[in-house]
Amino acid sequence: MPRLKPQPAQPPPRERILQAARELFYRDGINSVSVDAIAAAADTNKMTLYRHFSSKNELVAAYLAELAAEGEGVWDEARAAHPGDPDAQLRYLLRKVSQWATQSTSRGCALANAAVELAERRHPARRVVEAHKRKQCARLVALVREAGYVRPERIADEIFLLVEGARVSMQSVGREGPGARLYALACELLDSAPKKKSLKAHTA
Amino acid sequence: MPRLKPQPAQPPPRERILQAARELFYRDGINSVSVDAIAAAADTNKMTLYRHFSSKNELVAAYLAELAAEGEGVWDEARAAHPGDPDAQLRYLLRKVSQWATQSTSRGCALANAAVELAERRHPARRVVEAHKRKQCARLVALVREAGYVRPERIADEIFLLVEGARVSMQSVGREGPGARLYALACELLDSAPKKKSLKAHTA
DNA sequence: CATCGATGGTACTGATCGGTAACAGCCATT
DNA sequence: AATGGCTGTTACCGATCAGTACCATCGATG
Repeated sequence: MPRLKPQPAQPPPRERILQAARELFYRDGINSVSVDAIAAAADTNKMTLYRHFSSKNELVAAYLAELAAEGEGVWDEARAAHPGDPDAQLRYLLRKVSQWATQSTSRGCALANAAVELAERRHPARRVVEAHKRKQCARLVALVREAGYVRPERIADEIFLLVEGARVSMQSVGREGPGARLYALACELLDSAPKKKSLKAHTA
Repeated sequence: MPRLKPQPAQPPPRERILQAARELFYRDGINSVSVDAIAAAADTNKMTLYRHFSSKNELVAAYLAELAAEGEGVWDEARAAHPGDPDAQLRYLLRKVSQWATQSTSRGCALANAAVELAERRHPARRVVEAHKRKQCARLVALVREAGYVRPERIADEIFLLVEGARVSMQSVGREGPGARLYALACELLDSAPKKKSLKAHTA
């Protein structure tokens, strides 16, 4: 008799919990989801959850840290898709984020939403959010500069605000609003922005 | 003996409740504030609160409706400050909103925050938020068009996203982030945007 | 087989919350 | 003075929530 383990090899509870947290926290909002609900959605119970996360706040922080890490991955993806072409990488990122923002299930940026929802400044999740957003800003400036635009900080600021505005406004003006034109707007911005004479800023 | 009513003529409880709701809802987030806390801050009690608002949701909706109404007022203010000069009105509004967003107590747009916090699509407050944001968008397009810019929808979309992005990103990247440059960015956008030949679109 | 760690299940605590009941006072009008 | 409406106060209900104690169970290792 073969030892039967025909179960679909359920991943360990920690992963299931984080997966459930992603879905519920994002869809319903962090404050509206109880740890009981997450444990149930993860097909486990509250006790096991608390064996992996010391508190709900820590779970929230872990959930956001996971999303932040995946967000970092998109930059590598863009670089891999258009190696050595920062301009194309920029547009790749913009296309990705605008596609993602206009999905029907989208409720904007989970990190930004968390900052709105968790008003207390001491919340451990806020550190995650702030660190991630700052890093995104810095990366964006670097990429715009690498692409050779003049006044890269200005372009980067503008793109950043457009993206953040598009993602948050989806939830108030709806999917037909200005956010729907994010990609076109940002591309026009890039197209009309002056570049330095292509003096090959390569550090080589 | 004169009838003594030396109390500072406290406004009626409904106004006090709405005032307390404004402060607490905005500062701590809607879901983090109990009706008890609002009643206490309004120097009254829960019973009186429920005599004026049938539920917390209704109170939230009233709170947002009040803010929306005041937001409408700023447009009249701009018109009064620069009558017949839509371009100046535009910059007046931008200056106002960016000043307001960079205040230390600012936590962004209360309406947008509410849309983030109240994920359930049936929430009565969402109707208030969506109606207000749509109206703001329409007003903005009209004002940009009135100012004679070509492709006014594009300019309006861009300004709208910049404003929304600035207000929401303050809460994640902080007051030193891209949002701090909102006014300068928007003004540069307007300065460099082409206008139709000044053919005096006055309807007179 | 025995052991041990990780997991699952149940039940519980203490606190908070939205909402209501019942009663007492206050003030303006008549 | 009497009335009636609005307000203040206390207490309560039922539900939910974060977090914990306790024990049963499973699976891998020795």
